Amino acid sequence: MARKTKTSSDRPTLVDVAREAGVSAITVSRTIRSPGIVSDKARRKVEEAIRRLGYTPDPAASALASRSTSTIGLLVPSLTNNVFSDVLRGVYEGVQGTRYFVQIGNYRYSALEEEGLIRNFLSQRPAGLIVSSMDQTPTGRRLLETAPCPVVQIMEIAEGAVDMSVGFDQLAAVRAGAQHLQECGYRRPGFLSARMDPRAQRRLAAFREFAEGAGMLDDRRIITTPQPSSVGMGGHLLEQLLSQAPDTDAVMCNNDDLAVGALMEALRRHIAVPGQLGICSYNDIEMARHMVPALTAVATPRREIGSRAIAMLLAEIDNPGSVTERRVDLGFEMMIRESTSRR
Amino acid sequence: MARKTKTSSDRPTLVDVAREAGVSAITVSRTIRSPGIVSDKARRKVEEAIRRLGYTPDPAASALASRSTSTIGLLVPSLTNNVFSDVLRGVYEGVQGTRYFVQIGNYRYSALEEEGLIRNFLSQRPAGLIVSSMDQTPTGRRLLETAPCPVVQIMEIAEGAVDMSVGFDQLAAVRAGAQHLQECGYRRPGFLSARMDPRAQRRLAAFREFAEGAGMLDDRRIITTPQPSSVGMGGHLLEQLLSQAPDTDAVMCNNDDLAVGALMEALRRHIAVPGQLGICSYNDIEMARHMVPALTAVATPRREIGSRAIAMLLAEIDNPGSVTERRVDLGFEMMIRESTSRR
DNA sequence: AGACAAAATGATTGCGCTGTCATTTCCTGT
DNA sequence: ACAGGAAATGACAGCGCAATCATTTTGTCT
Repeated sequence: MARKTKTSSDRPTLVDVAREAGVSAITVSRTIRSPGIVSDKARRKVEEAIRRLGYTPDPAASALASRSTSTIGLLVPSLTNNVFSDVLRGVYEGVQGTRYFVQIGNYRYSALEEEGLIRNFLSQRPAGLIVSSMDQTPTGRRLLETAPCPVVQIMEIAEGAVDMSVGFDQLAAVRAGAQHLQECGYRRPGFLSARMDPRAQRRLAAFREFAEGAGMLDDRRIITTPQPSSVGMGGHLLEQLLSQAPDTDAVMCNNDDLAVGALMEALRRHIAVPGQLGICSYNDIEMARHMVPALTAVATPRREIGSRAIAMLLAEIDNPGSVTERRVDLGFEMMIRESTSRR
Repeated sequence: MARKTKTSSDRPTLVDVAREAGVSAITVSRTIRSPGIVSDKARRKVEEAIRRLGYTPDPAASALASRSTSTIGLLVPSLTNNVFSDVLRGVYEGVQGTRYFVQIGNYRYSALEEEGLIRNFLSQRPAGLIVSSMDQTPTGRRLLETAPCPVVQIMEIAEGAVDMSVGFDQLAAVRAGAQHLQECGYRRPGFLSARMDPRAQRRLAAFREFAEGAGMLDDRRIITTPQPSSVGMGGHLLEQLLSQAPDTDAVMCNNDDLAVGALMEALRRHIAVPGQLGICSYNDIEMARHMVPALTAVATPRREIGSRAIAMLLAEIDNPGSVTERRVDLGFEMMIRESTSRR
């Protein structure tokens, strides 16, 4: 025996709206989901009834019946990292006004946690998934490959993406920075990096390779730490670099926080930038170009990655197979400023 | 006539697990939700069956049947603002390992958009809601008041919170900063602020009031812009301030981006900080204390606000009415550093 | 050992919506 | 005016789980 009494606190359902409008429930459902296939007359009646009753659809019921939700999962390795807050912004701009909404999962640079989050997201039957790396666990990767929804991998362009991908060549970007230092006449460049996730490792490898090829490699000048990146850490790392290799004449920093920190440390030590020490940053968040001296940086298209990823995802959700360019290279740009111009 | 054939691609359901374990469906449900009330024997059988089948509960079905979800809605006015990324971090730390997950809504400093998001979140039957302001539209406020779930308002301590609140006295914090400038001997302080949302307005009002009381008020020194805050904007605002009132001897900045920008602009113009110009920042994100000179700042407990808010919310969800301290003042702290020490 | 309470388990029903397919209504051209 | 087809609408069942309440099992006390 169930409660028959529909208390007034219960919110109205589709059926209530249907009764009010004098149509069937399914017509109400269609008016909401695909107004195009409902006659103008019926549509007006239904819309009026919805307004009168203050009806809002129940997403849970819809998800259960249709076996899919309006959720788009976004997996990021960090929430504090400025890189991802820019990506996030691009993504949010892209879902504005659509019926989808974004749910963020933070796997804190742990592939295992990422795997758990993938599993968790998939159990919710998401409309699509955006993941921020190519470095899943084997299981995580398999989950993505067999996911019943479109998947976009972002940040990098590399072989073997699961399906769609948007990013740029991170290794070429680092090389461009290093080459710029060389072209500016620096001959003893160092490399500063925190939080050695796989991507940071690869960038370091790219730097070493370039430096080696240019005859500028010196392992004493490669300073890394597993700890998170921060402005303070940039100062520490430069300090360590200069104590190990005082004749270092430039640094390539693995992100802007480190570069700003290094610049401040140089200021503190009265080391002239760019005269005695060149600094090249990576990512180019807004702050970088307002430093004194303004920081030269490899600018990465973070926000564009976010907005492009969501655009591809939405297109593919609406119309599976319609996205022809499934691998998008957004490139990068060298922003040459004062911190490396010593001529 | 419905599909009777259960294709192998269908994921297993509660009933499948029950059959496999030789118990009833509801026992499986209980094993998952409240293992305490199930016998050890049954629990083991069920857990084993779940593992064998690789069962994952369907959140949509659960939400529909139980009329509530595991979603916690978090409304923030901005995603790029460092303030909220710290709050976010606190919140995410707090939900780690619980069965809840956070969904973010960005209302971009628009109370109207906020209202829409409140409505949207509520339609999902969330387990709880965290909102970042006290400045809802009347309708938005009513929605929160009648929400069928706990609500925490964060960032401010003020009369008339809807229910629970966590924050600090933003006005006292600004006054403390202004007073500090006065105590350092500055007599012609200015005020820099971007993105004039209601909270920024109130802080400006608090500054004016204090300055007036101290006989230091000069409206030429109050520089604001409706545009978003950024490091670059800090530079512009200082430029404008100095052209309007060249004898200004200190600035109170409404956040760290502006303060860093102002500092850089001062450097560029060879204005000695703190000698010729004192700078006091607001919020104190990590970068502030690593500037040269290190920035004096009013430190706000952003991350603590996030973790405390989620803790209160979870406690209230588990056990309605159990949170006795429904209004928490986390205070603030003056971080006195080089940018104001001119003695 | 028997009585009783407490703990554990189960059968049934419905949450609110959408997929499927059948039926009705509308429109077009001759 | 009427056939034929397209467009619009509706009836019905079921998505997977949890609330309810009834029933069975277990434990405890005298």
